[in-house]
Amino acid sequence: MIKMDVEDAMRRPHHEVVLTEDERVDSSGDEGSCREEAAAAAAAKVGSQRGCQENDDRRSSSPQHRDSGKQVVVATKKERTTMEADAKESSCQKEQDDQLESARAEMGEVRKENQRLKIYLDRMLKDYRTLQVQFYDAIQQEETKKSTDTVDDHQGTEEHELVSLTLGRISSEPKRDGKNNKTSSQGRNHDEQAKESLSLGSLCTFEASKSGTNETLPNPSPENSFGEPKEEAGETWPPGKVLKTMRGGDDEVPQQNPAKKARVSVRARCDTPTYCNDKLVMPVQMNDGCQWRKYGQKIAKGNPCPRAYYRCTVAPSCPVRKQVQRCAEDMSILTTTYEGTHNHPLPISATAMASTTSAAASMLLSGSSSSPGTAGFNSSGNIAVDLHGLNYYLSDNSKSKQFYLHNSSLSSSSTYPTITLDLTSNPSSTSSHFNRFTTSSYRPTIQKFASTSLNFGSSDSSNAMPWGNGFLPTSGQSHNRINHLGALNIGRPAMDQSNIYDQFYMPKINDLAAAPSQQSLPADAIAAATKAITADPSFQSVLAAALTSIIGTGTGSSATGVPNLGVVNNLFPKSERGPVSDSFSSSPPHGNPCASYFNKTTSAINSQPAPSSMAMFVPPSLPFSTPTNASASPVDKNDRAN
DNA sequence: CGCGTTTGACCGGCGC
DNA sequence: GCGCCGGTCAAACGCG
Repeated sequence: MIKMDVEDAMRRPHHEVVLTEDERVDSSGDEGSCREEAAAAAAAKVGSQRGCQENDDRRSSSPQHRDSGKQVVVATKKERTTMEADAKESSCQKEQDDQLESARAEMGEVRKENQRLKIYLDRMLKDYRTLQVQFYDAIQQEETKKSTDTVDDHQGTEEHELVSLTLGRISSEPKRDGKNNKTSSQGRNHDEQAKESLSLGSLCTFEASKSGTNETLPNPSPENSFGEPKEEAGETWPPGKVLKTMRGGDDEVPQQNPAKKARVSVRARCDTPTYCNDKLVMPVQMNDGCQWRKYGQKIAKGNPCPRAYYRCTVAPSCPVRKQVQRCAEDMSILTTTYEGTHNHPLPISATAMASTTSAAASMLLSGSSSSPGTAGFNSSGNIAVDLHGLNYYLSDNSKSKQFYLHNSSLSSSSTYPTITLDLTSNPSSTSSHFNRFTTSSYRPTIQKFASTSLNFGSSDSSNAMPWGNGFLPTSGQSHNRINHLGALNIGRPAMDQSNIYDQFYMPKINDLAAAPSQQSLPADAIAAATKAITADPSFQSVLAAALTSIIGTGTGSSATGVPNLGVVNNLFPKSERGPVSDSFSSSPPHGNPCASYFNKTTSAINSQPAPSSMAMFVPPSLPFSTPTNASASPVDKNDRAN
């Protein structure tokens, strides 16, 4: 309103004043009626009430009065009054004019200012782009130079550092890098290829998170705080055909070299499908909060267990795939490999896993780029983080993210850089102290790419589950406190309560609180850990993600940190809760505990009341996964020759 | 009947 | 060039 009034006033000729109805009446009345008094009063009124506004009619009426030969005295008085009013009006008009002028001037100034700012902004953007291009050019040149000069130089710490920088950067020109990598990769050794791929993967990750965030992925879910979505890098999993189809349908991020994508492999124990109250309980690994659809199954070479292929069905265009397979050496170990980046919002229950894998991948990427060949690592840049008891095996070399690696990165023969999160128990990793540097399990003959292993395993097979460790005090106290933990018996329904399924331990908060640092770490270890954590954002991320996955995203946790069963329920879609299948038993059918043998498992967790002393709990987002809607083809039945 | 799984076929990459 | 192998497709099938 005010604005309109002002603008209207500006548009209006200064002499044009709108009168109120009463004023008009008064003015018109002056004409010919000789009501001088009324006219004078009207003039006075207008002058006083409307300030400086002028009334032409009224003005013109005054002369009329003078010309009409009225009494001189009266005329003089009136004339005086009129003149005073006129003077008043003119001064007020001037004021108004000034105000309008000043307002106009101000508006003009503002407009000019806006123009200037726009220009500045444009300039800044231009400069930014220019610098960005120059920066990438420089890096590209540097990388090309090094790759050609030092083909066999694995020890090039500087190079790694450089790559590391590359990894961390946000690229607006991934294509360029990809191109470069592609063209320069020939003739290089595996390490270099790995590094290359890592770089690629990093870029992919960025791109993925970027696209995901901006487009469909709002999922900046917590996990996205790590950047993204789940299984990071290499958002374009499917090479070949799928690639084609995906390209056709969705506006996927431009394909990088499809052969070089990071994968995150999660190893966890999952001995058997379990029962609860006559219902099958989906094995922990079966659930990572996402929805998956099985699209294939194959017998992979060297492993009698079939490998099941799943794709994320949360969003039709989601490129994320995962493979689930039993470990040949130990059928109780289930390996889930994620690849790709979700381009959609994830359920809260899935964010932790996503964060974990994403962070792990990031760690892999950055880790691989850090000084391979230095003491404590292998050239592959393996990373080992034993979250069990927050045991991070850090290298003294703060630059590196190398920690002890207990066993192995198991990615075999993969053409992808793979990071392995080992959630299985591992006797060899029982050490609750730092400073254990071991040679990596890197097996160059097997792996094309560096593999990274994050050992989340517990030192004791009986308390292998990571979430048990997650309730640790953050001060670095150790957590092998199964003895203090409430145990959770999720599976094994009919199984005797005394025989608690070792994978479902959950600490009792009270116990944890009451028994603080029984296995406190050495101060130097803590210092080392702190140092490493603070020095390495990637590690921070992976740690945070891991803890998140362990503790939960908060939604499902009570104030005490005990996950809410409601969340658990959410983890198991209705479709997953079906009747008990004959295919399942407490032991793998026909001795073939492979990939999909627990398909169609059901979740009885929902209905299973938690024991008073033992929380019935499944981590909100277990880092294990198998399709939530995993099909359950008994392996014996499904195994098919390739 | 719809949806998800199963599974034989197919494709492409890689090594010999 | 051939065969192996991993990965995917898609028709058939089964279940609710």
